Amino acid sequence: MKIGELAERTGVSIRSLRYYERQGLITPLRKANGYREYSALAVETVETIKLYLNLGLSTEEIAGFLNCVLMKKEAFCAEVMPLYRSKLEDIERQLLQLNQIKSNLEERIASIQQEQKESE
Amino acid sequence: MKIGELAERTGVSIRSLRYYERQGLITPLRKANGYREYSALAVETVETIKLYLNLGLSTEEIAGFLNCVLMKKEAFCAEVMPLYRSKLEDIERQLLQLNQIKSNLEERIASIQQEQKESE
DNA sequence: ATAAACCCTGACACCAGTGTCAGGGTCAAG
DNA sequence: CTTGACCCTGACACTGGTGTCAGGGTTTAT
Repeated sequence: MKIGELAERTGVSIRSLRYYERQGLITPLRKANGYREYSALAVETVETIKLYLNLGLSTEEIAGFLNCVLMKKEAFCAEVMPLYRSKLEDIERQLLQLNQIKSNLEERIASIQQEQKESE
Repeated sequence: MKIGELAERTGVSIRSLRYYERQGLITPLRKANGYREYSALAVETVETIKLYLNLGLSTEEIAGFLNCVLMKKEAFCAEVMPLYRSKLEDIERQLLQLNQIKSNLEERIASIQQEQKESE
């Protein structure tokens, strides 16, 4: 199938499909005219990529284990666990930060409201 | 005071001070030799900028009300509240997303551990 | 044979604040 | 008068996935 059809089927833009290719995530064959030719498996591959991107992994990180998980089950790709764990730590750090900012904002909002009430 | 001293006193890099100036956040005088000359108040101004940046506001947003809060109390600058509220909404959206990603990661980690246990 | 609908590559833009380098002026102490 | 510590501007890089445009080739159906 050609790139337009793959884009349609997966909901991923043509632009992104070409980007994934440049990042080494998917390597279609080429027709004599230079057009990319994707196998039927490409749909699954792209869905897998989407899934990992949604977990907050970068294309570079995904490249490190994609071949493995496409062949075996995720549980048997040694690269995956440490990545998940460190990503989880990242997330938790970000959550802490965001929650900190959130309380600061809430405090300021409350104190502004307080001052306005007092000045009435 | 010159820019190096202000940087030292506030802990903000010279590079960033010049950036804030370009964003319209602070406008030092110029000496005959072209050097920036900051008043003593500049320290407070920069501290105020830092505070708002830490609340997740952009320099552009800060520019919209900085003059006001430097003159009056924050509570009397009408621009501030709506900005705080919309920033708070942003934060809450991000928290939702991060928490979603976090649970997905945790689920996958748990399921990998489960599969590994079963295959022993 | 022509037009519409595809496909190709390469490149700039975005976000936003900071680091850093190049190339050059100024000032103060020795 | 020289040296070192400052200061100036302008510009590129980075992050990372995506949009979009330019400029050009191919295919398919009429």
